[in-house]
Amino acid sequence: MDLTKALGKVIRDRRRELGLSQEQFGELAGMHRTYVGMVERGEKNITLTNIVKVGQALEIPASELLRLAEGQL
Amino acid sequence: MDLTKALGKVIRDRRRELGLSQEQFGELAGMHRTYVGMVERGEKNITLTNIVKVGQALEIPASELLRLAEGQL
DNA sequence: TTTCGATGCTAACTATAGTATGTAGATAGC
DNA sequence: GCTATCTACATACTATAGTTAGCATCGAAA
Repeated sequence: MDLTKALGKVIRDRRRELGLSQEQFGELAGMHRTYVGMVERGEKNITLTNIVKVGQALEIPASELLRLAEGQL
Repeated sequence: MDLTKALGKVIRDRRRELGLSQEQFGELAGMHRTYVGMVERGEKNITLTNIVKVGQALEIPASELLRLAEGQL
């Protein structure tokens, strides 16, 4: 599993913990619902600014998101 | 200072610690020297895969790169 | 002061990240 | 059975990340 997929899993798990649909989460983070799905499936090579946006919506710092993702490899 | 610039500073400092020029570092990380300069100056919104590449060349995990960058905000 | 390695910067280009629409399948509740 | 919601997926588009060449500048060493 590469880091992109691992990060997607971290995001999905945390989003579900918060009880949010992809659409609700996308609205919160300022991105389209289909893009959220792609990121969660590890199909997109997300940029730093978007990692930060996702982290803010999930209330997890960007560095911690990556740390959790690295922990799954 | 935004996280993009902060990350650039972290990368530059660490690259100099290793005694590498931008060109040497670019070769090591598999990216062009001008792009390295842009990232170090915070002019580029780097993607996850490139954060990882940079981290590998600097021998610092991606999550730690971000943690160091966040610490400078 | 000349030379040289390193870096900044611009301008173009190519590749791809990110946006958006529509459709289909799955699941849960009525 | 239906109906709602959620999500996967294909597709096309737009924005921008990433590449590259060329030239200017700067500092250090000869």
